[in-house]
Amino acid sequence: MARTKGSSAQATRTRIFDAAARLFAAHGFAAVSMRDIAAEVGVQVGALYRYTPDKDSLLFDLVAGHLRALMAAWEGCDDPVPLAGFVRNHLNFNLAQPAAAVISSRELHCLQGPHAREVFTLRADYETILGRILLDRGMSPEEAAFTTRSILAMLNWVPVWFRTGGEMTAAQVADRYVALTDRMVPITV
Amino acid sequence: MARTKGSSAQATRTRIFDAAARLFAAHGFAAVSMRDIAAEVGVQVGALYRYTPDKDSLLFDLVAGHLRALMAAWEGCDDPVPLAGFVRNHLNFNLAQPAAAVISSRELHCLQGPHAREVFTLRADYETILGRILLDRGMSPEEAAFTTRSILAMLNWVPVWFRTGGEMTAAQVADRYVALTDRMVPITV
DNA sequence: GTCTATAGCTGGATAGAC
DNA sequence: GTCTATCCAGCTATAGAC
Repeated sequence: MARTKGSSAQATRTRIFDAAARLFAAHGFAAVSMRDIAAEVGVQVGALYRYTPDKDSLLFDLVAGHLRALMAAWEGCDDPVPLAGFVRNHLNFNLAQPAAAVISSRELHCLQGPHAREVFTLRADYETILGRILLDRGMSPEEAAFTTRSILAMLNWVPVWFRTGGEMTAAQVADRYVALTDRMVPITV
Repeated sequence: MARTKGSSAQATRTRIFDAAARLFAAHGFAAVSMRDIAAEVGVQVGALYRYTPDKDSLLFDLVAGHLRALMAAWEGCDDPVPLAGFVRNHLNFNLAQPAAAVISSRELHCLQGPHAREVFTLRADYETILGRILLDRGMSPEEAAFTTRSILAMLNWVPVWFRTGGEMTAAQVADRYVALTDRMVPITV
């Protein structure tokens, strides 16, 4: 029960990163100012720099953290049908944190230098996971390459339009996409 | 052969809008300054305002013009298989002008007010065209709704990764997507 | 750990010469 | 029709009080 100060700082950090993710997703990274983020959290601008060295790192930490967590969730997945498991994991994870999901697919190009390289490597690793699954179903390497990109583009668009409390639940959406991707990737082996 | 002045202005206008499209696609609307655009064209900032009242209108004219031209191209399409014709028209048109295609799908959220409303209406109209095609193949309205969004998300991602002169030609890419979307939308009527 | 205040810069847009 | 020069609002990031 010690470290109340530390836990308070941790809570502030979470509020800052959550607010930044929401604002970046809604208006785009470049259109959001540090003042906007501070106002959303309810602190003054200077306070933000206790939690991030600069604005770029804020975006990088959000995106890299999201991608790493997404891959960790996949590691713990044990669906007997790999493609179905992948689709379900991707949608369940991303629909639970739509803001981070949106910026991880749409604001990547705002990163530069080492930050950009690291994130593009993470995304390539994740794409490779899906690519392997397609190859294991008997797809040719050429077809697997562009089908992988297509499936991810499709799945990454879902957090943009999906609304919690709308016509479909996240689980229903996932079921639909399992069926759709199953038709996209016929098993030939 | 009169109006050399006018035709010169028209050429400048084209260069400005092309440069803006390229830069917006590469770095995002908010990250590109009017100075950047002027430098890319080879004029000074003040000159840009002879061709657009402000930066927002520049983006709006690019996006709205692109969407209207895309729909006009579809009107002139006469493929016996509507879904195949739609996919081919969409890819042929967008891969011929990838910069405009990218901003028409990724920078829409930078528009506001009447500009945003008009563009979202155009996009909704375009989605409706594809939705009808899916319904005509016997898909249920619920399934057609999210399959429409999925197919467009998939197709709109292509100009992001496609490179002219790469492994596949635009026509080959279109063929692949015709086959893929055909599997996604089984004919049941 | 959060505040206020500010340095230093870059942005969109305009005015007026040519 | 394009230039130069400029206004001023807004930005990131930092310094130092509390």
